[in-house]
Amino acid sequence: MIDPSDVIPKYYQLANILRQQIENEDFQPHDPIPSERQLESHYNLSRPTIRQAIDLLSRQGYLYRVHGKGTFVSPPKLQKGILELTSFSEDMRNRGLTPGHKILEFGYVKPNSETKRHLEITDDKKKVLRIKRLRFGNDEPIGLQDSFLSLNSGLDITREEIEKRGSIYAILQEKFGIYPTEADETLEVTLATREEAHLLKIQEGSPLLLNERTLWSQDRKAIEFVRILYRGDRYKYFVRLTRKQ
Amino acid sequence: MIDPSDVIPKYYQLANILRQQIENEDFQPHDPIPSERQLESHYNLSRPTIRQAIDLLSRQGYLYRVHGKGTFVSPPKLQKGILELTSFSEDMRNRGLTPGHKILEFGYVKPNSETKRHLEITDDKKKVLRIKRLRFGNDEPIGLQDSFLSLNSGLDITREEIEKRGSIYAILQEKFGIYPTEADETLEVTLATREEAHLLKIQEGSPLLLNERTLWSQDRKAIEFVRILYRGDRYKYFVRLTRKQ
DNA sequence: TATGATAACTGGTAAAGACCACTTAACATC
DNA sequence: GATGTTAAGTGGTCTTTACCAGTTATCATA
Repeated sequence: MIDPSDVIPKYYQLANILRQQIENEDFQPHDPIPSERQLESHYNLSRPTIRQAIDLLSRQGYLYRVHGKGTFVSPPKLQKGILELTSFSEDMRNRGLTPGHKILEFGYVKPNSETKRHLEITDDKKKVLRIKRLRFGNDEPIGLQDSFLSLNSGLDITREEIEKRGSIYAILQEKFGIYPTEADETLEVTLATREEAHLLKIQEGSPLLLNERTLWSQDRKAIEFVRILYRGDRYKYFVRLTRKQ
Repeated sequence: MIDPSDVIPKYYQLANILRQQIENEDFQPHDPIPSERQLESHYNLSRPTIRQAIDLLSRQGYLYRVHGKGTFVSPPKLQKGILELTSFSEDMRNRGLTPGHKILEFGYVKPNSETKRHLEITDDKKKVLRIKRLRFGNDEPIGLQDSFLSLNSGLDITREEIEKRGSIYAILQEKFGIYPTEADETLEVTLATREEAHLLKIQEGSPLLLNERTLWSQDRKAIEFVRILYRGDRYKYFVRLTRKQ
């Protein structure tokens, strides 16, 4: 069950085994899993390793512990996908829609002061990559996305890559090893200007959902500031929150 | 510095010391903190204990680790308040406004099917506590909140307690030891009905921000389903997200 | 000068053992 | 029957020790 020669750490192997058992519904919600001592002898691992695996699954929302009683399976509603940052493409696929996009603007620009503030840029000469796109779900216009990327010199994304891959985040990860790890988002209501209304095929003055996001990578550098205008009649924002700790 | 006789665990004491040093700006952003071996001899603690403290602060966003290089201080933007579930009252105070409320309805009702679904109620006889309130910031109407609480029998909240304390979450925590730990939220745009417009002192048909939330406690029981209508011209929703793990 | 090995650092994983605090059920006592 | 005690279970904390893996600067070598 646990392969000591595997490059995957033992605690991670055990976490995978337990996660699979939970997803297979070998345990029912609020059922206790075997105690740490039982797992210790069953898998022939030390207790700290067992605890490391259970820690991981607790943080991910699969299990919860009760001191003196045991460790229990969280009901399915609370499993999986806890706080995942998702791109527009991922988001659309999660909703069962086929994502699409049309690039309206692409190129390096001098950021305005608001963008500089969000991207924590102090260098006056620094340029950012602006990508303005109309976003579709099942070929219907859903949102208008205006993205400003702060990339280190040397790192570059071409228009062709965006056209082909669709998701900026996928390119950042695959090409540069940059992973979005944290984001601040705001949501508010605005009314469509004439231009926005035209692009989104709605009436001028229709209510829109404005989503602004600043994104940080795993080394805590601000990498993107993006404004997304969603059609008020076609889009519902979803988020899952957990309390500190 | 570390008091072994204290009831507070050593790893937690150390985390508090380090957090305070970070907040005092003893370290600059992206500065390395002392290595785990250095902390080990400095505080006379074992390395696992040191690591437990650093784990905690990393999860809370104060520190980040780089294998082979060291552990570094996250810039202030990313510190503190990572994913804290906040009540309306907390939210208003965070924005520098004085929260207020007026109770419009209060009492036990049979939940409709949507509410039952959100609160995961299967018992047809179960009743829920409905609290409908108009919410103010600096005495100006900001939002219309309709809350449905699923409490175990024996637990009860009175109208007077709400009037006095303001925050339902504060009562749940202080009176029953129930802590909100996880929530699903959606946000979308709607238009004010005549009644809503009247209460919020806006024009009928004005755009509103509709926030729906299902809340779970630490034992993973659904405790609240709430709909909050915010004035589109007065409210901006804020959330901080982190990637899984 | 350029290259590559090495050593000394960093955090990551793992074991074994100990004791504490909380929970529960079985038991003895009143 | 009600009450309090005890023992055995649970997870929570902590130490000591060991080795692995990534990073970096130094130094010997080509």
